[in-house]
Amino acid sequence: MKREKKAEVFREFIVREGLKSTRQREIILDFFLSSKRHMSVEELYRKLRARHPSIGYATVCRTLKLFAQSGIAHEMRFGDGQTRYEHIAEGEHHDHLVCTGCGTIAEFENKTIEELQASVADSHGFLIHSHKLELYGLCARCRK
Amino acid sequence: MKREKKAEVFREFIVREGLKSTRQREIILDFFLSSKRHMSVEELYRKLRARHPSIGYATVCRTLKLFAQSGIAHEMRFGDGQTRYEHIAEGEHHDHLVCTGCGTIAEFENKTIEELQASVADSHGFLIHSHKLELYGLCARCRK
DNA sequence: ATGTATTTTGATAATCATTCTCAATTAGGA
DNA sequence: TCCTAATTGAGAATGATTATCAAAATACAT
Repeated sequence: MKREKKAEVFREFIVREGLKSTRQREIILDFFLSSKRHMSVEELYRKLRARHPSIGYATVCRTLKLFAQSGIAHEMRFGDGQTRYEHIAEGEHHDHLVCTGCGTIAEFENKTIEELQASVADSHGFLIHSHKLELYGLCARCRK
Repeated sequence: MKREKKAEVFREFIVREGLKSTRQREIILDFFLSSKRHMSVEELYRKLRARHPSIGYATVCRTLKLFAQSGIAHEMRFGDGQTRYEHIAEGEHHDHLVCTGCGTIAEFENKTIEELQASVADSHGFLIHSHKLELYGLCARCRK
């Protein structure tokens, strides 16, 4: 259900913006939505290449950017030089636990932290648009 | 006091690591510690260039990295492609409010948020090494 | 279905901050 | 002072992303 919904949202975005629905965009959308949540451009490109060797890297980059614009994906940079995208439904938000050992990314959500963030922003007169919270360390497996 | 202490920490680091104290490193250290907290490599380089035109960009990059390694500075990337460094004393930590309008960076600290982060990490079996919390939005001035 | 204006694509070049290379210079201990 | 290893500056290299542009594909009106 979720997945088809996201595809729908993207297709509506395409129409609304006067863009065109193309074979490549559909293929990338399909791969993206059926992949694990956190994919780097490079990873997705390699995966795609196996089945669709003619799709160019630039197209993958462009299309992922469109996903972000349409609201079905979120662009992330963890500081390793790679841009990652995760697919999210509107309104969803979560933060990340990044393992510096194996690169695993876990997600979490904490309502109280979000509230505290809002109040911090408030006390500084800031109008928050988005936030990023990342915890770096070793996951349970890498600690051993 | 703070400033001389940081310089001292860096000089000790240089000795401890078997590195050498050079004219360039002292100059950059001096500029860095007397600058505003959040400086991009480019900004610092330009500032430096006015008085010391012979110092190369690569040297500034390398030296700032050393500051980070020595513990007197912290490397930050806010996603605009620029690497920034802020000088910090050991143990100090704070998070950032980044204005997407004018680029101003404000700092804050919130003990409760830190505690909640620790408990989140704990419940996932993570051993936290560091964290990054950034709130993006419009500052009081840009809201108007 | 066909034409047409517009968008999209793929390949390649360009970008841009940072890092690397390397010969020349410099620091610091013997 | 001498010697060895580290450091420097200039320019080349890197690497992910973005821009360019001719060719191909799409949407829509005819």
